[in-house]
Amino acid sequence: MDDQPDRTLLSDRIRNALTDEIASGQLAAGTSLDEQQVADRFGASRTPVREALRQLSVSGLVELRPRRGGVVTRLTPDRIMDMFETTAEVEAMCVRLATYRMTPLERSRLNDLHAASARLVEARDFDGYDAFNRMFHELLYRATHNGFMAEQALAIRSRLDVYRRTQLRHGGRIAASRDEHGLVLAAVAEGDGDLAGRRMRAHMFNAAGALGRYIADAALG
Amino acid sequence: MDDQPDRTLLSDRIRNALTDEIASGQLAAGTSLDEQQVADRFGASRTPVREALRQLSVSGLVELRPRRGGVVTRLTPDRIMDMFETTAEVEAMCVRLATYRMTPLERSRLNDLHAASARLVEARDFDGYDAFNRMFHELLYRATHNGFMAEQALAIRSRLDVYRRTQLRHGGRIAASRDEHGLVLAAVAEGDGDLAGRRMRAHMFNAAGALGRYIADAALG
DNA sequence: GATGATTTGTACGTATGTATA
DNA sequence: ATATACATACGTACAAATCAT
Repeated sequence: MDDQPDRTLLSDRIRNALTDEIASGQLAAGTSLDEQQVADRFGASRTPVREALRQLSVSGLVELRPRRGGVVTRLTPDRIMDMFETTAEVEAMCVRLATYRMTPLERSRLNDLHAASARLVEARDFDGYDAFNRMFHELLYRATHNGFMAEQALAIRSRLDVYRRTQLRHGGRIAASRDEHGLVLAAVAEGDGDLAGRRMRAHMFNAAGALGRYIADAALG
Repeated sequence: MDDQPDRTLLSDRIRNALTDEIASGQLAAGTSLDEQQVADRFGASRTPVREALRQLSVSGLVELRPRRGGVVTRLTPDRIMDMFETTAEVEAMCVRLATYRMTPLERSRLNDLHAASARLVEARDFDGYDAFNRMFHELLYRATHNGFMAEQALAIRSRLDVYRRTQLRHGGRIAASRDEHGLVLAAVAEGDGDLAGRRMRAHMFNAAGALGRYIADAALG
C-alpha cells in the first residue's frame, strides 16, 4: 500500500536529481543539457525540465544562454579558488558567532561528534569521515542561531562538494583534518570566537592546499 | 526606427521587472502572484511567468508552494534581523579582505567618492546619498578581488534594499553614516583590515538600529 | 462535506533563432 | 554564403488539484 503517485512537482524532482548529479560529478562540468534529452531521461515533457534548468541557473549550477541551451557550469580555477576562499571566510564568520551563541547542549553535541570521529580516522573510513565532516560543519552553521546565515553558508559550501569529495582521500588529510577540528573546538571551549575563526580559516585553507593540483585539473578537464 | 523586437527573453524581462517591484516595495510582502494575472500584466502567456517565478523562488524573493501558487516572501522580523546581521558580517569580511588587496587606484577612487559625498550630506540629498552609499559598498565588494564573494555580498545586500530605502531619511543618519564611512576608510588607509572590518560591522549595526521599529512594522504589515 | 469554479502542473505545437553542411 | 536541420521560446490545451460556496 501507500502507492500514492508522487505528490512532489516533476520540475522539483528533476531539479533535485540534476543538482545531485552535478554536485556529485556524475554530470561533469561542461556537459550540455539538451532539454528533450533530459526530458526523455525523466520520462517527462520539456516544460518541467525548462523550469528546473531555470532554477539551476539561478543557483549557478547551470549556465543558460538564451536560445542556445544550457551547460553544466564550467568553473575556472580562479573562480573555484574564489569560491573556496569565500567558503573559508564564511565558515570562520560562522564559527566565531557560534562560539558566542551556542548552547551548552550544542557544544556538547559537537564535542561528542568530534570524539566519535577518532574511530573513523583510525579505521581510515573515508566515507564515514566525509559524512561526519559534513555534520560537524552544518552543526556549526546552525549554532550561529542565525537561520539565514546558516542557509547561505550551506548553499555556498554545497557547490564545492564535487571538489571536496576526493580531497580527504589524499595524503594524511583525514587525520590532520580531525586535529584541526580539535583546535577549533578548543578555542570554542575557551569562548574565544576570533581564535576559533582564525583556526577554522586555517583549517579550510589546509584543505584547499590538499586539493592542490586536483582543483586545477578538474576545472580544466 | 530601431523597432527590432526585444532580443532578451520574456521570462528574463518579467523576472527583472518583478525583482525591481519587490525590492522597491511596489509589490508588498505577502502579495499573492496569480500566474494569469501577472501574465496579463506583461501581455504574455503563463509559461514565461512560471519560469520567472521559479527563478525568483530560488533567490528567495518569492515563496512557491506546490499547486498553491506564489506570494512575495513575507519576512518575519527575526528573519530580517538574521539577514541584516549576515549582511553586516559579510560586509565586514569584505572590507577586511579589501583592505589587504585593493589597488592604490581603488583606494583613491574610494576616497574620492567619500570626499564627494560631503556635498550630498550638506544638501540633505537623500536620493543622491543613497546612490553614493550603494556605490561605496559595491566598490568595496569588488576591491576584495574575489568575484564570487562580491556577487554573494551584493545578492544578500540587495534583498534588504526594501528595508534600507527609507532608513537614511530618518534621524541624523545620513551625516552619521558618512562619518562612519570615514572611520572605515581611515582603518583601510592604515592597512588595518581587522579594524576596518569591526568599524564596518558597527556601521551596519548603527544603520540597523536606525531602522529600529521600522523593520518590525514593515515585516508585520 | 460535497460540488463547482479557479488555478496550477504538464504536455504539446509552432515560430523563430542558432548551428551546420 | 545559403540552405537545411535542429533546439529553444512562447503560446495553447487539458488534466488535476485547490479553493470557495
